[in-house]
Amino acid sequence: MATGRTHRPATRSRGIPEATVARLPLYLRALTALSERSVPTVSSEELAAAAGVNSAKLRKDFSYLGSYGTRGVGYDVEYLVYQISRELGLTQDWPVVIVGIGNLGAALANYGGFASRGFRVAALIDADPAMAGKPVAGMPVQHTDDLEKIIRENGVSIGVIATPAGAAQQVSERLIAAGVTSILNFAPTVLSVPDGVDVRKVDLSIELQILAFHEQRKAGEDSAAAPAVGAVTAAAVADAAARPASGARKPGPEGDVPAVMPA
Amino acid sequence: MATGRTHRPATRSRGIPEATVARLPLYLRALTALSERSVPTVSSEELAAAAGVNSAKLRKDFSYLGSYGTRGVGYDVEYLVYQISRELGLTQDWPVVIVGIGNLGAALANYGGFASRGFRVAALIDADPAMAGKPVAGMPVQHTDDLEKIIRENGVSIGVIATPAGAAQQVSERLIAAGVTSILNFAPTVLSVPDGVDVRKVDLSIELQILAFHEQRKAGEDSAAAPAVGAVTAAAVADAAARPASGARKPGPEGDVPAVMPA
DNA sequence: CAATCTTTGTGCACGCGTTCACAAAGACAT
DNA sequence: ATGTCTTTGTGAACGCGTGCACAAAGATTG
Repeated sequence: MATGRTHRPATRSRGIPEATVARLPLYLRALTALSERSVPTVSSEELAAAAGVNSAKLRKDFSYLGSYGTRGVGYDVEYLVYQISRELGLTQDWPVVIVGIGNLGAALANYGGFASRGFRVAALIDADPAMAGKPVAGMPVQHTDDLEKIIRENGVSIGVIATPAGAAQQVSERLIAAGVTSILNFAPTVLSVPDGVDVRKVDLSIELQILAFHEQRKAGEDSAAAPAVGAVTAAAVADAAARPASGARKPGPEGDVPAVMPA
Repeated sequence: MATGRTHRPATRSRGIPEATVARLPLYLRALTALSERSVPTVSSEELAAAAGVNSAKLRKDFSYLGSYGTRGVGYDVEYLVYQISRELGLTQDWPVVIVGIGNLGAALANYGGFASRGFRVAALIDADPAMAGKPVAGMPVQHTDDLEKIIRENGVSIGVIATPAGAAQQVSERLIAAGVTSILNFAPTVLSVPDGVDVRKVDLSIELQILAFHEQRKAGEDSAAAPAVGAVTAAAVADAAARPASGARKPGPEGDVPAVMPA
């Protein structure tokens, strides 16, 4: 997947491991699909396949919630949907504000997935006075000046930051000061927040770079072994040439450590 | 953070742990910022603070790349920027296609972070004939019919899927058949792909649900201890009431297992 | 050149997460 | 009722990632 984990070790919430919590939404989605098809029960094997995980892992995950299955049969779909929803806190309504209504912010505002599960976009906020009042996703954009008022009046505890990197830290501070305790950050910056505030980061650039790393590795192996199939990019050969104009490369180690791979 | 990991165990690429790879882009960003301020060297302590990680972890991460530091001094910024860039495969050019030019796809096309580090948007592809030819981010949208041709002619190995959930699996299959081996998936679906293909997932809905879980936990603790500060949402009290109309709750366990927390 | 000081690189221990493999539990057939 | 068959729930082993703490390395000063 592609969401960066910028998570404090987190106090192992009532014994439910963080890794399990991260998978619950996945199970919930698969279960909802089954529910819509009126499937009454599923085995751990089937559900695991639908969610793309190991069945043993799934069973262990569910065991943290309690014993909701029936041996020899499987899990009751409707019941499990409810239990997971409750565990995740989706039986209540979560008002959310989106700060930074640029391309991304607007896309998020229009995203259907928000409204689907207990989340409600309570307000769109932007620092640009020209944006104020302009409707985005059928909702008027409000100015940053009113941020605190909006947060308080709507009882917002989850904020989404889609501003440029430079503004993110300051926005987060204002959100937190106004009462927000969970932040989903799309800006490419490390936010520093006080204890008790959860931050999750989504960083497109980082995800691509991780893919590039594996891609390079694959290309390297290919060129070393069989000639690559289909479309292959330049490969790691011309890397010394591609070296950035680093001018004088400081005192540091001078030999080009080839430790890596003969290439 | 907010990027879901949908990663195969991955063959522990030449001994560089996956967790380390995921942090390298973070270090690179911090180093680039230092480089722009013409800072010649940094200590692991300073850099770790900038990247939001533990300094021991950072040193261990760098040790996988080689010994690029100087004891008593720190790391040479320019040199390290180059080494990490090379390790991540950013010294070469990565053409990328974005499939699905809706709100999100368009936002991604406009996102500056793409072009910044070796990534180049080679084409925008959409299934809607009405979109064809329409310029988005200064580039004409092309029709899905030409997907294979585009991939091959541009030597694309990384694809970004921003389609509705229903189309994602099929799009991924076409991308892969045409030669793509890395996919960044924004659609809320589990993609099943053959071995050798890397998939990373970005799922807004999941990230929000994880935040909601922690938020609920915090609210529960607050209401049990001190009255919550500032804006607090309804809390877990009215959850039996909020129960979905599950009709007949099947055979399963009937008692409302209160195992959770008295509330 | 010796002493001191700073900072890296890493051995080691610990804890979390994953997976295997199986006993226990229940459904179902006879 | 008894036996068989399916599937859950979990004990135990393993491996990865993290963080501590320190020795080694080099800079710097006198």
